[in-house]
Amino acid sequence: MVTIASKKREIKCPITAMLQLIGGKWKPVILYCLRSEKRRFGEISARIPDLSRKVLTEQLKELEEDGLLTRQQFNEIPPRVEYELTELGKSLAPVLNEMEKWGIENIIEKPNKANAAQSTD
Amino acid sequence: MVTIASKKREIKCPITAMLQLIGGKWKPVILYCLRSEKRRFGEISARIPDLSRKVLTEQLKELEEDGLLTRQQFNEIPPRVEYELTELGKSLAPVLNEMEKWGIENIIEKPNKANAAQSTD
DNA sequence: TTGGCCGGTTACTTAAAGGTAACAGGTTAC
DNA sequence: GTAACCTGTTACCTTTAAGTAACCGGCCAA
Repeated sequence: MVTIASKKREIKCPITAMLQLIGGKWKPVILYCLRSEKRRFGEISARIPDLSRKVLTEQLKELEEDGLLTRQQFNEIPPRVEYELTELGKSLAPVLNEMEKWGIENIIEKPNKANAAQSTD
Repeated sequence: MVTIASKKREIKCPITAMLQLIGGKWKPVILYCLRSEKRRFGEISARIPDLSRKVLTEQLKELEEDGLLTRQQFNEIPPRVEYELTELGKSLAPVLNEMEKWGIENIIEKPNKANAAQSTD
């Protein structure tokens, strides 16, 4: 996967630019999951059950490379790893909040379905 | 392609829900392009040069099926087709505005900040 | 001796997205 | 009579994302 660093200079559209960082099926969900607290790998995985551990590992690595979160590894047995948003990652909060709001108002609550919103938080 | 209509009832996370609608490489850019005015097919294409006409057609069709924009075809020679956001599409404005803002502040204007660790200075 | 704990990695496969190039159609301009 | 105009469509191919399943280390409890 190409991180933003190698592409940055080619980008002119701010939307395209930001999609380089948080595009993909899972990244916004992962960031949303971490928005208020640091979490362990297994915690994130449990909160996003449809996301395989392999893909989660990949996405976390890319997010770390792009400076959106930090990975802290504790050399314990069994191992423990914590992921936490950086300041840059936290600065995405308004975007994620608007996304959440829109999703709730226009999809979760509106459609024919009594579908209780279950957040990843 | 699966439109949101067929998936809506399975979705619990608002972020996931909204990614069903505007996920993908180009949809946010297209919506951003249409945010303030209706545009012709060729206009959109010209404004997003890296997006092929084939993919643009596909994405526009999906966005129309999901109720985010309308397609108005004029039976003229040569043909003219105009795309315009619906109210639902316009309601995405806050999301797109935050994305634009973030992209400008954190990538366009600060090209070396996101990966400061790799910087040599 | 086996299996669970946790956070992965590896190898393989499938599904989805996206790209290129050629062509269509009806009228007008050359 | 041919090319351009505009908005596609079609056929075909490549790239990327994502999914599955098995396995790893190192310690501990049964």
